This record gives sequence, structure tokens and C-alpha cells, in this order.
Amino acid sequence: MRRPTGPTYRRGMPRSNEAVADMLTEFAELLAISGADPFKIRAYERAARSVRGHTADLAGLDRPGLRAIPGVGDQLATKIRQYLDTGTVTELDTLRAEVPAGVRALLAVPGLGPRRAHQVFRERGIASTAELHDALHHGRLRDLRGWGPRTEDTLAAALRETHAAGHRIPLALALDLADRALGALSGLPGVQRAEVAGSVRRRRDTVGDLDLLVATTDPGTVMRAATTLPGVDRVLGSGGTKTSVRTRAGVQIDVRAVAPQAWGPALLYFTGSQAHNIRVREIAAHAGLTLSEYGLVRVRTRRPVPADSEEELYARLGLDWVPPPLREDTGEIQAAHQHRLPRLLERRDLRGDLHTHTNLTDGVASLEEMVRAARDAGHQYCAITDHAPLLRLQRMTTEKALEQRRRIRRLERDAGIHLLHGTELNIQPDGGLDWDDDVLRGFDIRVASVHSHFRQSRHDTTTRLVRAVRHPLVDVLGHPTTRLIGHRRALDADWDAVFAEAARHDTALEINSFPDRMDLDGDLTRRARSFGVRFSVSSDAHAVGHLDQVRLGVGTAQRGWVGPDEVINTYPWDRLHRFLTRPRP
DNA sequence: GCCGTTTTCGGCCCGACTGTTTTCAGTCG
Repeated sequence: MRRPTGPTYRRGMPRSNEAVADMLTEFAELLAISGADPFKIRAYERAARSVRGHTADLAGLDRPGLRAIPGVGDQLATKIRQYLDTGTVTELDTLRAEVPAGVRALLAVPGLGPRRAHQVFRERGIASTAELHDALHHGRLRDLRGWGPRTEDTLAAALRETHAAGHRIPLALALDLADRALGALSGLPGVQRAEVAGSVRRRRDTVGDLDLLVATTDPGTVMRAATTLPGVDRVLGSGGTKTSVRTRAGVQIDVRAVAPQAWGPALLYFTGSQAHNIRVREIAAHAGLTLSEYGLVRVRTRRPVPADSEEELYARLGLDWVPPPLREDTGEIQAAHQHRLPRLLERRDLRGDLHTHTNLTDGVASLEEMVRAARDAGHQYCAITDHAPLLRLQRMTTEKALEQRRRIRRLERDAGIHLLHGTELNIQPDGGLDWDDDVLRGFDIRVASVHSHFRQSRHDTTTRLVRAVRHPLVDVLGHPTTRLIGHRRALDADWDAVFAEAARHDTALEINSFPDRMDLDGDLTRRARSFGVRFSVSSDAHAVGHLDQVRLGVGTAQRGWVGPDEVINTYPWDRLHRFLTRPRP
């Protein structure tokens, strides 16, 4: 039987890295279910992560090129090459024949790992979550070895919750939840510090659960308080130092209490990523040390090595301190070892905002309110970029735009801030724009974005975006992929081609900070960066309260390894002005 | 399956919690 499932690679398809990473992940999961050597499984998992974060397109690499990727050896290079050339791997097909896709899907049920997935398949023939649900309902699993009534209850509840929620939440919501929970914990007696760790601290754009770390002399009180945090629906588990709860909104919160002197190692451990931690611990092991969340210990003498902060811990291992957004085991360890970590963009580097809206189109604040808020936020300049006429709903006209320009010029005289009259153009399906060049030239800055026709073919979308970034009057490509987290997928385009064109024509790419956009995301940002493009980190504010959203975009830029000099809105006013009036190829 | 200022063979991160177990396996992060 031909295998019907799994990722397939078609010749000429760019971004083969994701497809290869998915293939390696599937390989690892099937090996785990089959009971293979755990270290072999880890090797596949590591290679998958490594490939996903690799900046060069795998499709263009020969075997030596593949071998140069960390975690890819002779055998995996051969398998990857076979996959790229033929769309399949012989050994993977064999595994797929032994383990139905539905059994692999069981791994998505929290509390059910590869051993038990294999067990229920082998001994009860269960090969889907539906069959698992049915078997649990009829009590067909309770006499399996190692199973009992509690196991059944736990899995049945997990199965229900996986259906009910189970999705990741946007970073902005996670930050709000974390603030509230930290507020409840930080005032408890004995608590000295409380911070959010995990993927929130690493600023991933979506978050599966919240990791809260508390330094305290009274862990029992923290554990009890953790079970009654605001919005808690169910306690998943609670011990002496670790408590997990689920909120009514379906978000899992893990609270971990540590002794104050273990703050540094605990923060490092709890921030992750797991892949980063593994690499750091390997380095410790090679130095005759062992690293856990409790600290660094010399193996031979069993004596602790003093290192209270993350900085000291990294230093003891010969590494520079690694900013949390980089901790994904995608080259940051090597860079930290060679003292070549980039100086990352920070919030205070931003001198202005280049994408904002007013109530002339779909914003809710007036021009005056927006300008005042931007000035109060400390901006030296602000671009007003209301929508252009082809977004019909907004009823923009050339006359309205010109009138707004006059108001902006008047306002600027004593606004205490430089103002740019901009526009957010609509990239048409063929790559055309709203106005002809004479009108476009009148704006100080032009952001061009896709707002319609999201379902074009990859070829047409690529042509469309390339035409837009080539336009000599387009300064910024706005929210390039147009994804909406949880609602709309990214455009299907050959991003390498778009990035290369953006670099050649010196068109900046936006890192849009709107909470459900975060677009570009960290991975694409890093990839774009390798082409030498410039970025604009902007709020896309539709209200004065949105201006602060750039903190999200800054996190995304950091995940993309972006430094301040690569971001046009870190430029002083004069330099920004030169950029916007630069000669274009 | 990967990898090497311990090593081309023999290692491979470390601990908490749960449930079913009477000393430990599975799962998770």
C-alpha cells in the first residue's frame, strides 16, 4: 500500500527545510513508538531542530553541505538527500508500514507517550484518538500492565481537553496572564523574586503554557497559592516544589518554587529551550561539571561551583550570556563560545514608529491624539500611514489624503516630534498599487501590504510580492506574510525570492507588532536577515494604547538575531530621511 | 545516529511528579 500521510517534498519547492524537519520529527516519533535506542531518537530530534533553524535552503546542498549542519552525520545526510531527491525515505516507509499514522497521533494526548502508545496499539489494536476514547470509555485498558483507574481518568480528561482547547495562545495574552499570576505570587510571605520563564521569556510568538519561577524561603505557601491562582479550573499536579494548573481558558500554568540561592540556575533551566539546556549541560559535562536547576557541581569532588546568576553560569562554561530569545540551539551556543553573539535590538533603540492609523480610516484615535501619544512615548518621529483607496471599506480618497497631509504639516510646527505623512498601500493580485507614481511621490513614506486575495498560487503570490518590493516608491513591505495567529495562514510564497529582491532594491521588511500578526515571525526574520535586508519594527497602532505593542515586535526581531543598525526606525531623523529619499535601483 | 583538548568507540542532561508499583516506569519539560 502506498503511504498516504506525512510531508512530501516536491522538486523546486523552496523552504525544503521545514519539510525535511517534519520528516525527521516523524522519523523520531515512529522510532520512539517502535522502542528504538533513545539516543538514536534524540539524534533525529536534534537534527530536525538543527535543520529547521538552518539559514541555507537544504534543497541546494550536496551531501558534504548537509554533513556540515550540526547534528547531521553521514547517515542522516544520505536520508535527507534521498528525501529531497525522491520525496521519500525507504526506512521511513518501512516504519510507517509498522506504525499507523493514528498511533503517532496518540502522542499528542498529554500524558500518553511513545511507550504507552505502542502498548495500546500492540495489545488492544488502538490506532486513533477516537479508538482510545472508546476503549477508555469501556474500561478496556485498565488491566494493561502499569495501568489503573487513575491512569484512565487522567487520559480521559486529557483527551477531552485536547479537543476543547489545546492550542497555543498569542504571546501578548500570555504576557498579560503572567503579569496577573506574578502579581498574586510575588506578595506572598517568603517570596523574594518571581518571574516568567519558558517560551514567554524567549518571546516566542505563541505560547503553549506559562512557566513561572518563584524564589522563596517558604515553598509550601507558594504551592498552595498556585492552586488558587485567578482563573484556575483544575489542578493537574502539585508537589513540594512544582505545581501545574489549567485555567478555564485552557492555558496550563506551571509554578516552580526554588530556594533564593538557586535563582540563577533555576532561571536558566526554566527558560529553556530544552534543546538549549541540553547543549549547555553537555558543555558542563565535558568540563567535569554537572548542571541542574539547583546549580553547578564538580562531578569528582561533588562540591558546588558558586554561580548565582545566569551570567556567572554561562561564564563558568566559557560562554557569554545568551539573550533568552536566542536560546533555541540554532547556533547561539557556538556564537557565545566564540564571543560573537550579536548585540540585539532593544526597545530603547527605537526612535519612532513607521506604521500607525487614525480615525481617518480604521483607527479609533484622532490624528492629534495619535501624535501626542507618540510624542509622550518618547518617539522622535512618527509616520501616519492610513489605508489607501483600494481597501474600499475604509473609503479613503486622494482628497482626504491630501487634506490629512495639510493637517500633519500644520501640526508638526509645534508638535515636538517629526511627522511623516505616509500611506498603507494595497498590493493588488498582480502586484499593482493604489495610486500612480505622481501621487505616491507626494507621501513621505509608503508601506505596501497585502489585504486581499490570500489564496493565490505560490507562483502568483511570489510574483505579486516581488513586483511590490521592486517598486521604486515602496519603502516598506507591511506584514509580509499576512498571517493572523490562530485564524489565517501565511501567504504561500517563495520567501527567499522575496527577501533577495527586497535586499537588492533596498525595500525594508516590516516586523509588524500587532499581537495576532507578529509578522514577519522570528524564523523568517532570521532568514531574511541572511539576505542583508533592512527591517522596520512598527506597532500598526489603531489606537494610542497600541503604540506599546512594539515590545512584541522587538522580541520577534531579537529571535531573528536582528541588531539595531538593521532597523530603519532606530535611525536618527536625518538618517531616516536619507533612507526615505535614497536613490533606488 | 552523532561526535571527539577525555574518546573513531563509548559515551550521549537532569530532575519532578504520577501512578502503580513494593523499587520503578513513564511522561514531561
